[in-house]
Amino acid sequence: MKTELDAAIEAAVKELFGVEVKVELTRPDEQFGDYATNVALRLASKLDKPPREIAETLAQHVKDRISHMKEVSVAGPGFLNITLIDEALLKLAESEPVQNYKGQQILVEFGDPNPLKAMHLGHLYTTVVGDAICRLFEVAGADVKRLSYHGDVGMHVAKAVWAIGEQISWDTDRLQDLEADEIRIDGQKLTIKTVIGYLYAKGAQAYEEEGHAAEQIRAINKSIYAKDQADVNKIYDWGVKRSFAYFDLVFKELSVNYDKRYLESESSPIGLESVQKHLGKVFEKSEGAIVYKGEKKGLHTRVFVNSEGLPTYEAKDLGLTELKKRDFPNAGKSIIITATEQTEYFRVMLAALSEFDAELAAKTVHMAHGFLSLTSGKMSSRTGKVHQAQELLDDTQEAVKQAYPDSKVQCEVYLAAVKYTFLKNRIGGDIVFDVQESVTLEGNSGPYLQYALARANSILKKSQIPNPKSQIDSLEPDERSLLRKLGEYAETVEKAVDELMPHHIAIYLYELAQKFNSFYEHNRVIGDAREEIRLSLVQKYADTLKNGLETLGVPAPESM
RNA sequence: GCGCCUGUAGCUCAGUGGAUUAGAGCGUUGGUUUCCGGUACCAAAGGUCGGGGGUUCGAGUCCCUCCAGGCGUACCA
Repeated sequence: MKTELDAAIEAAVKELFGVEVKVELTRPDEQFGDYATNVALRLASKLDKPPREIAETLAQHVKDRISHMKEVSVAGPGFLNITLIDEALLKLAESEPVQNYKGQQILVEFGDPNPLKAMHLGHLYTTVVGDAICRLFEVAGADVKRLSYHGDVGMHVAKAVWAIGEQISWDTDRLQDLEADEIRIDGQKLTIKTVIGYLYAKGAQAYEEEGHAAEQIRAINKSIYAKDQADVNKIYDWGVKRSFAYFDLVFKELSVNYDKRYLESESSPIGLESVQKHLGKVFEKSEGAIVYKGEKKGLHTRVFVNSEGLPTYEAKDLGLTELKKRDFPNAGKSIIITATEQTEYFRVMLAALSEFDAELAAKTVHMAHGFLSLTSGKMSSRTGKVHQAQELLDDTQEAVKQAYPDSKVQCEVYLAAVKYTFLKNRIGGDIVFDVQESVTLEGNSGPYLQYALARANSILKKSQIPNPKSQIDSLEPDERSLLRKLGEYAETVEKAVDELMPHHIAIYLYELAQKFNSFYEHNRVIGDAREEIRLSLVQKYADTLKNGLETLGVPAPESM
């Protein structure tokens, strides 16, 4: 409906002044009205008339011709402030977001933890953000395919295999020891969720110290490719299997459902072939390696195939774009979500791709997000360097148990705490996670929203009126204010989809919940003379909040 | 050195080229309970929007420059 109003004002401008102008209504402070536009100011120089005069003319015209308008006033240098009739607010509150991606298939790659390595904070963040982006596309009508990509070969794998081997004295029957509920290594209490990450870190440290261990690790790396050592094969297979089993557990808990998983061992040969095929035209030899000279496009040179003839990450990623194209030839858009550190890298990779498959390169978009850190700043006790994802999840879960000891939905609450904290920030900047703040009901948190929903549900359950009808004649100020906020939902979702920024929805939901809590505090619903109308508002509010939380992937339980 | 990103209240963050007063939350100070879940609500204090120029009738927002921090910058992923 908002777009109809935009168009109506555009038409009015054209009729009055004979000028084509794009009008986008904005949401001003509530005291000024429901919508505002600065179109008169933008027209002033074009028409060579004072902006206030244009505004006055337009205001009168618009008020008379366009329905839904209760009041159109001119303010300041020439703003048009529009107050809608209550029926129009109701219509807005009932409107659905426009589906700009209807029928389009969209690929989104995100998450990407590597087997035989820890799943760390960054993986957790990128997984939640990536899933939220997917949900935005889905709300906009797209057929979304969630993809992940994992490094299943390479030195990191060898380091972990070495450390696991040492831990079990290369007796592969003892691998089952590492599947116990509680595993004690070096005085650390570990679980199947954290043991591989811990051992990887041990292997990585041993490798850095050079010496005998490093030699062995290099030998293991070769064996993994050659598959010529039974014990290495066994540990590798076990490690990959256990890693994915753990990742799947986390993804399931986060309600993230991937459609397809790609492995580096698959993309590697395809990428290599692709680079060799375009050698001389796109890529060139330099110092024994095959590189792409990004300087011709204002970028920098990157190695695609190293001097040993092995594909680097660049070539593998090139191979991955090809794999995705084979699997999903009709995809209209392919998005890759990673941390910002890879921004320049992707520019070069896509620049190279554009030279031999411009169409695919044009469809492929890299999206970068910032880094996630913890307020405590403490070093991880388990890896010594980076925090494993599981630590944040465990800590938050523990905090929820303490804060809500009697809740029957502790799992939903802790997931809301984690996800909402991630999603309320604009994607791109670094974010700081504070466990206590994420869990609290005092402030802008996931649990606050869940509580605000639970209170509304509680009212709805207690009322004797089964299907409250919305009679919107003569709303009281608090009622109107709530309805006005509800009417912003559809356009907020549209904006979030348009910019691929879920935080717009997160912030809106918080404002909505505040509006409701304030309404709740000052207005009785059950037993009041206005019960039916108020109940209908509460119902709309609960529906909107629930829908919004689900759009973000945040659980929305009935009660807490 | 070069490239990209970031810099808004003590802290964590929103902010669409315009309207007296740049907004939230936490923290601080002070209030509210014959009530549908008070884990809530109401209010106050707290800002030269990193500095300096410029464009404009108007800049947190656009341009230039400087400062500070982060990331990247050829064989890691």
